[in-house]
Amino acid sequence: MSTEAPNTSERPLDFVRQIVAADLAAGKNGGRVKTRFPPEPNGYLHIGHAKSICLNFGIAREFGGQCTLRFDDTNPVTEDTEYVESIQEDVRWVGFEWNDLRYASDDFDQLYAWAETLINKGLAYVDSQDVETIRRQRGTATEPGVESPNRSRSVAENLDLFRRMKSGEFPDGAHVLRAKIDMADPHLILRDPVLYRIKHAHHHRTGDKWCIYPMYDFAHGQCDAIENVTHSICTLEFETHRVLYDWCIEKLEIYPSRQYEFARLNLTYTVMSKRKLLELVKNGMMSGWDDPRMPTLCGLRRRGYTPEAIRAFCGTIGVTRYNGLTDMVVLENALRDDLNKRAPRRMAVLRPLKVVITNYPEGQSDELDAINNPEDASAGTRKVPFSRELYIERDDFMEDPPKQFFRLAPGREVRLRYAYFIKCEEAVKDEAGNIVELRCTYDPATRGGDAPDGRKVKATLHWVSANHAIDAEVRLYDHLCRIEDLSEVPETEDWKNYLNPQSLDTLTGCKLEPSLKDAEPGSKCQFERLGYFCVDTESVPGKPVFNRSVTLKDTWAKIQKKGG
RNA sequence: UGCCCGGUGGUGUAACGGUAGCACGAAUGACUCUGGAUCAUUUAGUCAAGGUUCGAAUCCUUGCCGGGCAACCA
Repeated sequence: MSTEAPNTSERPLDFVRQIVAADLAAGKNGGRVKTRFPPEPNGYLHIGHAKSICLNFGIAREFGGQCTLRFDDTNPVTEDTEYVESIQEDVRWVGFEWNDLRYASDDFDQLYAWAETLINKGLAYVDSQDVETIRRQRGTATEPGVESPNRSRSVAENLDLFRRMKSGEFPDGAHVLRAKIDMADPHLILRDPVLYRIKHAHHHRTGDKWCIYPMYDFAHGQCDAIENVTHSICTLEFETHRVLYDWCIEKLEIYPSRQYEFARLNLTYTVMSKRKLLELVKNGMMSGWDDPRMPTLCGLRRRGYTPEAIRAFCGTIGVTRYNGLTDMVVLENALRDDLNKRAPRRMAVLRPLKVVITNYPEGQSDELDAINNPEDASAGTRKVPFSRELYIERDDFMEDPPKQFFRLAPGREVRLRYAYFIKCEEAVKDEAGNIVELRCTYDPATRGGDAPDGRKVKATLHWVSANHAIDAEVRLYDHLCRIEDLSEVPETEDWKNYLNPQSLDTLTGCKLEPSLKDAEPGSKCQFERLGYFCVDTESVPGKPVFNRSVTLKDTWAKIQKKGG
């Protein structure tokens, strides 16, 4: 990996990078920097993981170090190769490549040997009590725990029992290996924590070789040591584990990686817990892990997010030890910001209202020049067909408009983008009083969109030619949750009650300009005045499906909202 | 009630004993063939009280508020 300047003048270093920079300056670790990104393969990665990915891989890249992708696969019952594969895909998609790909399970032999080391040192023992008893004996925040009657077993007996645990002599739960620390320690984690448990379960990598598996606390720091990780960066909930992390390093006399904790990402109007996301997928409330409403990386990808936007977002939210709640608009803004510069503009009418240009000759059509991206001259222009019958957005017409509405209304003139000024002469209604068609006239002198006499219009509308348009399905997405902060829902209540019932709005019969006919799944564009859209993975030729990635900022919507 | 960690405008962050700054949001205006983008202006903050100091967001004490820890999960 090449070295990037970690501090490009304007952006100050976050506290983790400050520590890394200081360690480097002090000559620690022989000038070496090594981090790791350690997901458990029991679910798909989400935007919160992207924060960790950008931190760990980013530090390695910026400081000329290395970063390992390590699967924390110490619990075979929840883990699966499906997740292992998706995680690799997602890390690469975010834009990083690992120096090594490892698994905690690669180290099971060494971990086992270290467990025996602890036993031999009189620092671990086999406990044969059941879960409930061990839990009761742990004590509480205010009362010390009670020592297990098995705590004084001899080294020989412990070794014998532990070896028999390994060889499969006992059923699940019969015994457990515990560290012998202090049942009265004010740190609950130090009250003889469990190091190994019996699980007769098939492991996605080691198969049936093992029936005992190490706990997180007896694996993570040791794997760090084996890999010579210098800075082991994790989230705040592992803060209280650090004393145990350091205890293992000291007693085992292994490479002293240092653990640093930062606050995980919380976002408004969504859910960031793997358990809850899995629940949504399992019970069919989402179409899958990649449902575009999900905050998963594959969901965001399908929704139309770019890796550039994800990385920019991770850069703006910073890294601290304060557990806050970041506004979803920050993420959305990162996407707009990226796509504004890059996405080609197209015209699409989502809720079509037919417009007949009464003074335009029947059977005639024309081609007009449209700019592909006003932010990027090199994107060039394209032709869009014009004819007597068009569609405009229903929302762009009001029969009896309020003062602030400057779009089309009876007797009013507006511009059709890149085409002509048109004036509404009549709104045709059905028996029920619904407006079914607009009859308008156009001014041939305004071809291209400018009036030679210099007269102005207050609005420019997007439109498509009825006969040339292609039909499409367009899926509009809104927040996954109805409330900002899901953590405020009490445990006694089902959090799923707070899902947004309007998170998906599927529109059919949408009309797209013909240049969109061959758009490939994943390709992105801006539908002018509406938002950024991408072609969905389910889209097929002849039956296109578009996802709305994010809307454009909408001043009119804001005015309407304020007006009640 | 034990231990650990936090608390800077509405939100996210910077300032590392020396002028509280930035981004997003909000508001206003300019410009505009996207009510987009862009540009300009404005808005609003150090949890509280003591202490140390010439000087405190920063150091100390106490309090208040928030989060985490009592899985054979990670």
